[in-house]
Amino acid sequence: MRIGYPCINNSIDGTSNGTFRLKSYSQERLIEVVEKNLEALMAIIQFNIEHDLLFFRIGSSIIPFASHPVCDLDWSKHFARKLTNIGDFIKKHNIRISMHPDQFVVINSLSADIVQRSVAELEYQCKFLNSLGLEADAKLQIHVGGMYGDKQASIARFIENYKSLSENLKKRLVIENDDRLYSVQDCLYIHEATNIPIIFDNLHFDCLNNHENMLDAFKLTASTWKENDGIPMIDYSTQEPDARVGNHTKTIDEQHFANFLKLTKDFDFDIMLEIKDKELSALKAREVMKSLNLL
DNA sequence: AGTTGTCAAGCTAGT
DNA sequence: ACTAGCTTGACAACT
Repeated sequence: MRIGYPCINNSIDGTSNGTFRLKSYSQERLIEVVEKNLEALMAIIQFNIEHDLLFFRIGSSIIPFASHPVCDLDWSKHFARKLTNIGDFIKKHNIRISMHPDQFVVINSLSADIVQRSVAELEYQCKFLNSLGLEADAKLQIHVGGMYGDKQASIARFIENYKSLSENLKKRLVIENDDRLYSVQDCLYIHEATNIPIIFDNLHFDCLNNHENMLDAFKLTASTWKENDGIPMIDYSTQEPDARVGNHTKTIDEQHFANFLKLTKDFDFDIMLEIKDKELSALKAREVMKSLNLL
């Protein structure tokens, strides 16, 4: 079981999410920003190893504009050595990696254009993980997409469009239950038709479910991960008190986390903490695990 | 140095 | 009709 956090580390200097405005695009600018992003990514991985945080989500803008027509750089070639070095470092320390294409990636969209751009974005992120030399256990997690007033038709469209994706992409793509539209049950239905693994998100489950027991839902999603996929990943968070439903908490609720671990103790999986204070909560989470003798 | 409007991209629900 | 929220700030122009 590995503990991780998404995209941002506030303890190190620099960021791996640097970008710039489309208006100011130039190949030189892109190279300059990617250079810094990769340097920061290496520093984050280093920090994570030192603190035994062995799961990390890389931000979508690690290569800004990579799926935009304006991008005229063969970045995987240009940065080949650096990417290989980072990937080797990741593999050497058995670090799990994921990426989470953002809300603009909708592969069940009614617009063929949006689907096409979504696939281009997925292909870029997939290529990034490939360029690091990571195996199929490094995943790209997305939501099912929009509902457009007809859930059955939208699920059918997801399944259809999924089938036409490259094998390369299918190897990495996983879906996550969301908090308003597509529940674990909906994801399981899609899994039946596609074999796509499901990331369980406990907070989303609390927001949207089919009145099934949480542990049962968790078990069902865990069983969708096959040998090649690695052990299941989950997203873990809790509701921010007194905030709108679905808001992620600012810092980890250690009692809730301890209870969650006790409940799921018979399973091996990697936990992504979707919590606003990032690595700080990840470090607290490790302390909780220690106190439960899980480390 | 600090503040603020804006940034490639979609969709839904709440106001 | 508009906007917050989503995994989440960062850029760039202004004071």
